[in-house]
Amino acid sequence: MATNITPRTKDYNQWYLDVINAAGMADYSPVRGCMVIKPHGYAVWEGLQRELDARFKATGHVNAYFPLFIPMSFLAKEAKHVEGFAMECAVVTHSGLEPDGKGGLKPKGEIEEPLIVRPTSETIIGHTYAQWVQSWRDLPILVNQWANVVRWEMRTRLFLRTMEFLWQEGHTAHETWEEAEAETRRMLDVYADVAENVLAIPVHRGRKSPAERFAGADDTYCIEAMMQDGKALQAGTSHNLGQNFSKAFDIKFQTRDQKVAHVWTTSWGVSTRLIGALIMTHSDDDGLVLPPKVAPVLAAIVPIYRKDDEKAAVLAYAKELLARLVGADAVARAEAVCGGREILEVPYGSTGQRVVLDLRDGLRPPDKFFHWEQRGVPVRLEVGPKDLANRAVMAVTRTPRSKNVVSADAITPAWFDDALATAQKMLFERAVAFRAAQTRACDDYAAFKSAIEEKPGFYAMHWDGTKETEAKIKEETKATIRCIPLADVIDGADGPISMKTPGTDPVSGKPSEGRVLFARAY
RNA sequence: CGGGGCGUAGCUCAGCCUGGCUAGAGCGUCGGUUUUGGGAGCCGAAAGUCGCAGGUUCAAAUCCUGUCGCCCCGACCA
Repeated sequence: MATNITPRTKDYNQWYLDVINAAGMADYSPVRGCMVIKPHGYAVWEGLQRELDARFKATGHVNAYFPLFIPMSFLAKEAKHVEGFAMECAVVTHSGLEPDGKGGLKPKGEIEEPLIVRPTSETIIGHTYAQWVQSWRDLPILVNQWANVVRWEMRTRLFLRTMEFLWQEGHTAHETWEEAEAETRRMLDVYADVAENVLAIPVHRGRKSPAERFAGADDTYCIEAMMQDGKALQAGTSHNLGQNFSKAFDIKFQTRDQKVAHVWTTSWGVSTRLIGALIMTHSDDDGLVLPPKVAPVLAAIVPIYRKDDEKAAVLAYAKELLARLVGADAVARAEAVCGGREILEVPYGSTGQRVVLDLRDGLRPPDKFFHWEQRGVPVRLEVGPKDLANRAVMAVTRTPRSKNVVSADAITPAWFDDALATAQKMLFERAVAFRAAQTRACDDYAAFKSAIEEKPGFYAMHWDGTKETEAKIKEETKATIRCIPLADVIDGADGPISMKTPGTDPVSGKPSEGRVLFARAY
């Protein structure tokens, strides 16, 4: 039906880009690998921020802000960290500009110590925490920051991998390893909660193999999601950094028993990449599909009329329906704010999400239907003369796809909330079922090689725990260990798969403690 | 960073191979008109430094060199 969106089966990558474009989520920028996040895309991010931030606060964290620029020397202090990030750092070497004599400009003064633009903030925060921490009474430190970071990527993709992206990074410091480990796991659970209950994206909680670990971490936990093309996507990570950074930055404290010790730190982050995950999990060939909890526009009311007398009556009726959902006061306030704008936007509840009345004159009803549909609006109310005559309305839901005539009296916040809750639930259940259908146990390496090609998805295989085997599989199949799941059992296409039962690595023939999830990944 | 493809109106593209009138089409936009329950019809109008910079030539969207950006594959990737 949509003429501006390439079907998934024809070209999945193009479909992804088309959906973003049709939904007005983002634009390319003049700078390679960077993007402009448009209002509709940013509103989704704001929804995510709202949900995440509330959970961070509820688990005792506070927000702060650390600098964009980091002295180059800081990065060198933690060996693994510099190894992992050196190649993707943007480096500031000059200050000021001067004419280049050819009508353009060139950098002017070279600065003494080059600055790097943060690719992540462990180092500068480590430096700061060393000053903040004196005694065990100063611990724990539970700080989060909302920020942008820059990583000089070779190949970029809107939302999934851009050179600059928005994220939050939590950085905590603790007295003991146990506390740091508990924090790492607690925030992993927060991420899984938001992914599943807000974004309706089912995720596997697990640990990364040593090869996939964060540069500088003792242990990296992650949530892994499955996209509609069968590729896995790392949706969030939580790291137990041990004492690596506290030793590098000398974050010491006086312990309860009068000794001096290094603190134990953690860090954890999710980024605008989650928006990419959201798009690729739920959207279809008709455009964006958003779970109601983060949909910036929850419902669009589209009036249908021919003549002026009809128009006046239909619009009055449409506003009455709008008021039934959001309240007459809210409509009046919105009209005052919107002024002459053709789309009347009224807040629904306190989340910043909105119900809109599409008053645009230039577009005919079908154009408006497509417009809101492609932007992932969960509910649409079509209101025309027939409905007015019957005191009814055509209620159209994106998930499930349905069109029903509903009486005007039935249009209530309770009805609306129910429709939204149904969509939220269905999206999650559908994604859970899809993921299970893409998940299989495999005990034969030759079979795995062809299966990963023909039926991309998660493959639960035994692994001997060595990096040699992992590297061989990656080399030969492009599949990597996405995670070592925490769960004992996960659902697969052929029923539950026991992950913790010992077995044999199909590649090396060596014994394995349990299964791990392999997949090709974004 | 290596290989391939692309860059011409807001969008999608034709024209380039084989240089030559005033650079075209469809969609969209604007005005008018009839329309309006899943992407309407007719009439008229506006809109492009041909990505950018050099070079060759009497003449460059077209040929050459460089450069920037986008897409795909590879390498790389918390």
